[in-house]
Amino acid sequence: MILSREFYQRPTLDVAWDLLGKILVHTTADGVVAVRLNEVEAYLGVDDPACHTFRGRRTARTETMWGAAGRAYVYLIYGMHHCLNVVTVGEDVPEAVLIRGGAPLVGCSLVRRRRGPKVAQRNLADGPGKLCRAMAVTRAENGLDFGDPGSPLTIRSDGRSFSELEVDRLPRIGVDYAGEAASWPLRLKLR
DNA sequence: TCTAGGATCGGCT
DNA sequence: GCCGATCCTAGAT
Repeated sequence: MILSREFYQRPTLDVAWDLLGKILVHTTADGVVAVRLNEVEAYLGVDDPACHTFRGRRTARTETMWGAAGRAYVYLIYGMHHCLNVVTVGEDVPEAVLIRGGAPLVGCSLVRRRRGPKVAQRNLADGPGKLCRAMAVTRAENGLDFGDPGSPLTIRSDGRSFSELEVDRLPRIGVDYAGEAASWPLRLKLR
């Protein structure tokens, strides 16, 4: 079943935890791709030096983060890769969960076409940029509503759940500029 | 306007 | 392990 808007209207770390094992689905003109999420990172808003909205930064880029929970926040990084986030909590609380990786379940041939023939199976969507490429997520998808059952971009549950024993809590990647916050264990990874 | 640098990836050593 | 690609964003001037 599709996760409702209310799912996202909760503390960011709770949402991040519960996103593990869920299924991200993107429907485009080329077809449907679904991946099971196995790695996410929490970004905790105005008090988190690693977050785009640290100290209340509000710009054209980060506007989606300031809006309703359950929207897709997509941005371009290093001039060539996209990163997909899920906005959490609610209006004026600019927090989000970065989707770092997943394993393709549906549309594997389409994923292979998008990612290239030489890429190993396990590397098809095991990074934020790779996942966006595999699922054809770009800034065109910024602001899409995960909570709308009619949305091309949804997250679903197939009833599976995971215990704490199967989840590693790790430091976030690529945020060394954030000082002490770089070591906060906000990266969650399914074993 | 100008400029430094980035929530990454893939190829090369 | 190192490094270049590539361009947008944010902050400074």
